[in-house]
Amino acid sequence: MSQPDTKQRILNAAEELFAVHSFHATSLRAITQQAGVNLASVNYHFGSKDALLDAVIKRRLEPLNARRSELLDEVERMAEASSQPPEIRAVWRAFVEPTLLLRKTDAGAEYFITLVGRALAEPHGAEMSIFLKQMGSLMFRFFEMSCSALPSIPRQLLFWRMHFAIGSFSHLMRSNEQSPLLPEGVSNTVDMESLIEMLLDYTVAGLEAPQ
Amino acid sequence: MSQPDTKQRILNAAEELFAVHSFHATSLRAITQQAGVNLASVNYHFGSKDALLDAVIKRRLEPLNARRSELLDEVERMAEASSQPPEIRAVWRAFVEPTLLLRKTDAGAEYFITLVGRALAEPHGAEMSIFLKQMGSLMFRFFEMSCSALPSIPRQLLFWRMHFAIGSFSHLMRSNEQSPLLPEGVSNTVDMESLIEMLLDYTVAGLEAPQ
DNA sequence: ACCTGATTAAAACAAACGTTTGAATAATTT
DNA sequence: AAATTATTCAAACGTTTGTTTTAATCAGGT
Repeated sequence: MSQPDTKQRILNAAEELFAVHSFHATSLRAITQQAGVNLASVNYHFGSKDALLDAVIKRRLEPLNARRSELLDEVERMAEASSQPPEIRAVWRAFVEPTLLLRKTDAGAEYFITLVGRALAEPHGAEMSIFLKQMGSLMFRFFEMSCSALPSIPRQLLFWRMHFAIGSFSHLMRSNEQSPLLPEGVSNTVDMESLIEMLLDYTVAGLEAPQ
Repeated sequence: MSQPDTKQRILNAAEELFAVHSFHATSLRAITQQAGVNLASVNYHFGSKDALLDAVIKRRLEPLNARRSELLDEVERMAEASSQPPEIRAVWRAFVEPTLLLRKTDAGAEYFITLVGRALAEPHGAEMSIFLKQMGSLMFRFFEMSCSALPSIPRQLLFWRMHFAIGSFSHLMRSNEQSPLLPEGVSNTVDMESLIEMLLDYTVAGLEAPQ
């Protein structure tokens, strides 16, 4: 390969532009220009624009889901060892923490998180269908473990509460340092660790709320 | 006017298509075809595609915000009458209930709610900038009243918790009867009134969560 | 019936889109 | 060193985009 990382440069540029401007509003010309590669190289290396989106999501979602699955295994093991239902905070943390901590690994990861958050917000978008395909059954396992963790909450009610929780989570995934509405006396910069705890406090309280 | 409702027919078609396929993915040809009007009539009546989006949002958001403002007035009046801080559930209800009940008025309103929910999810999208312009200072008033309602929660923490709450709310606004992920033994159809109470239970518990 | 302004209609505009082509260049293999 | 494969490049493909133009059609006032 003359330019040894053409594919990676395309993936990086696409990741950023898809996250900032959405899939539809991003042209292949904008991607290849930012990547410093030829226009035709996207179709050469990936086949199509849709296949490029698939590759962008797969590159980071596959290891992320592997990590989440590991953590859920661990939560399950601890629950069985103590003959107790799994801890709802631990279940939710297994899903939330690897995702939000990924943002700090590099700049591209932050774009990826925004992109996935965007996918979760558009049920019929191109991002969503590709995202769901790659999520496989992990979402269902997540739901079932939450049901086990909160046996006193009816299944139907918990479904909606998890819907609300995913709304909060995905909203946080989409939000970057530039909030469109910042009230007086409020700063937007917080370290991610404490933000995760804030989200867990909020979410667990909501999931366990009295009926 | 030969066809007395060309503008309304365009607004209805645009409302639906913008909500389902997003602003960028919807062409003027698709809109005018669905509306049964000539392609050029959009630019004749509205000036541009952007101005059309503005009109679509304005048509329903203006009366909705007037109603929300009324309800916040009422909550404020009751708080002053009893010399107590405003009820957090009432504050939040003033924001949530008129919006979600609007869905049932007609099919177009449901599309509008989806469209606004989408706007809230894309901080840099065309929908968001137009939406914010029309929201004016209502969001800030909403935040300040929530601070008054929960004086024990630090302002900074409440900012993030309201961020989570708006995430839940907007996620519910976007979700229609077709959920992409429906676990076993769970139905997706619930009457809106009880869904509002579910959301309020969840949100108030999260906002008031122990720190 | 005639005129005036508002609206609709079909057609064309330039620009941007994703994709494909075929030749040129680089890398690897024989 | 020659042959072969992989990659890059500039150019063009046919569509589709938002917008504009010009003529036709409609309404209501005099």
